[in-house]
Amino acid sequence: MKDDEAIHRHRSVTSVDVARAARVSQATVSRAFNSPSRVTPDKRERVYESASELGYVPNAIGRSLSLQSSRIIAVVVPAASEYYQHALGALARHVIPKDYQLLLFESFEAEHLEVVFTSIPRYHVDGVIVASSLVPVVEVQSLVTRGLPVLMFNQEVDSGDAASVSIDNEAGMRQLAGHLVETGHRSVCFVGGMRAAGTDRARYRGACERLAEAGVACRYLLAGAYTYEAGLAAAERMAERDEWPEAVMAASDALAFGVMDGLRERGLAVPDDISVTGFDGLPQAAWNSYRLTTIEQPMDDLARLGVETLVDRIENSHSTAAGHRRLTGRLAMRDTVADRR
Amino acid sequence: MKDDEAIHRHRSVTSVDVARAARVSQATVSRAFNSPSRVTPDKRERVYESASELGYVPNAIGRSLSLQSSRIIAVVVPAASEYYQHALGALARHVIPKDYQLLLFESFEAEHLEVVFTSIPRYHVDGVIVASSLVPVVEVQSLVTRGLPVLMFNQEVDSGDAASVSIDNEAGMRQLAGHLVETGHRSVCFVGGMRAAGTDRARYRGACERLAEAGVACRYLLAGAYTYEAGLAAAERMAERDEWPEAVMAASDALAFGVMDGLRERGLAVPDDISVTGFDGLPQAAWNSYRLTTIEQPMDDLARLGVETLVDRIENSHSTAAGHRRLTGRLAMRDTVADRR
DNA sequence: ACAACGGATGAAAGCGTATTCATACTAAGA
DNA sequence: TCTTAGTATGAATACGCTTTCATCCGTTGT
Repeated sequence: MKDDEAIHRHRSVTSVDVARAARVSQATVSRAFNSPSRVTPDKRERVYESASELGYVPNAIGRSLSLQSSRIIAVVVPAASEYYQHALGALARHVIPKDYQLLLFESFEAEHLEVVFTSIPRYHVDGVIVASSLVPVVEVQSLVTRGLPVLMFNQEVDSGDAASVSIDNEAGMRQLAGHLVETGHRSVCFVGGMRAAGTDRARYRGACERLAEAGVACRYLLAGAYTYEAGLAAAERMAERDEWPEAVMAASDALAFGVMDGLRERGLAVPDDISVTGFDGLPQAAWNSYRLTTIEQPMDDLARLGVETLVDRIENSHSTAAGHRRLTGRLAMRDTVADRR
Repeated sequence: MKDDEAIHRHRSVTSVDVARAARVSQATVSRAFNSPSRVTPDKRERVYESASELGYVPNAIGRSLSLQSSRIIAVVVPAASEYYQHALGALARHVIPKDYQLLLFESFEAEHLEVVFTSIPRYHVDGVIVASSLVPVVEVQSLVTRGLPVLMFNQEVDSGDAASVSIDNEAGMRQLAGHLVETGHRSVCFVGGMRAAGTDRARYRGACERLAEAGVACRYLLAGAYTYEAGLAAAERMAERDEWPEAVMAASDALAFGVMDGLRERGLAVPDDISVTGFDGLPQAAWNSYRLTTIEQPMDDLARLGVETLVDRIENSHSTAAGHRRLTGRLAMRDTVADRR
């Protein structure tokens, strides 16, 4: 019984072991894997053979330490949010072909955020993606001054030297509002998620301005969160008012679903009695039970562009690429807006 | 202009820099942070002061190399799946207090999986969480033989030495089937997702057995995926048959939503014409538009237990803790099952 | 045939940290 | 006062890798 292996916490196979087995130097093993052309075919073969016999895999940690680069990107994301879950998935997919890995930092608690941001630099990640609507700019700035490439995902804030990728929230809401105006709506209630979120303000602004142009009133109702439950509660609060608006513009799809179900609960038909619009283009918006008219974020494009931008900044420190990219969302007209003309 | 700093790719502050500034040795700096009691208060203070002045944060990579442990856990997850997104969020939350980080490995493509599994050992993670229904056991086994603690999340397979946490899928479906039997349903169609998934088989078995006990027929319809669209398509396929079953048991909530909308599209009322059940307990199952009767997975408990089990195995190599934990789901009776007695 | 060159290779240094080892020192005990 | 135990500290080493540097080849050009 080889208790040496059985008891000890598995000392893993290193390039030195492979070198010994292949009767070459450790340096040659490294070269065989990283620049094969610099090693004669026979030795190269010997190295590969010994490596696979011993089950050698290069240790990324040693590699990182030596290269001063980990090929890891930190991503700060509130894992509870539907929208950001999709974003995370898209980012994860687009990071693969670039040969980076994502190190996850959950940002669900505001108090926890400081800890999160101070612990990111520890890992010597090559870059950071901040996909979270409530991140203190100062924290982000501290990363930037550390020389870390940072990408703000879904945030239009022009926070210093951080790159950003988002859709044009204001323009999106303008489109939606324009659609409501054109279909003859004369009163609108905007249901916001969180006042502090930059996206919320931009979206409200877009709605307000476009509606004002048409002389349509727009009141703001704060739901308090971007969740179904908050939307439901918002509908309840609306019910307490004197009269219903002709349309509800929710700041996000999740809110819109809640609002719709809340309205239906009270016997109101969408869109016959009240029109509802969302924002984001979650998969559920296309489901038959909702068929929500909304702005679809081109999530795949956003993720691709975001990853490209960040990777460019990482690998090309004197990158000339534009730091702030803003795509336009697509107005998905479905069945929650009636024609009231 | 300090172009030295401006041009060079930010060489980060190391413990040596702090040592120099505080006029102590590098070893003392390390001790000041890791075992403060072993350093005299005055020097300790000097170290802390210099550290914060210079903006020093310990480099986790150097630390990992030295300690032979990274405090990082790899998690393999299909980021596109609703269910696993929730699981990921729960895992992320429970890993924080244990002071580990999650390194994300996307598993959306089956062909890509081999690459994923061979690249995991590179990162010298302390453990691996496999949360994905379609992972080849052989790949997992290769990690285990490498001495890596592995946790299978939501998989009951007794694959060698890997720990596992899941709910009792068979028992859950039995409960659901029992509920249908008790409410007088005489014919059932089970809509499965993927035959290859272990959970699918267990759930089908649970349904079949319980229904057979009551002499109720149960046919299996393969949807092909665990998605809304697949559920929708399944409903379409059912419509092509001679007659409708009295109840549809979907293998997952996502499927159930699709099935429900597919049925409604054809003018059938749920549950009056056909009862529908789901499985998993996604948030949407509680939404007013569905109010789906389903088995709720105690996601938080699963994640907590999973993380505890894995961390125990990591930190306690001779852990005696049971490797396979199976919780029971909760039958959430909502409004998609009619009483046909 | 000899110098000059270029390619393959091994030795060694360095990446940042934790820890062992040796040493200087302090305090306690006789 | 002298020994002894114990503590604080710095020097040195190890972790696994990449890369520079130096060395030793074999080739080519004259």
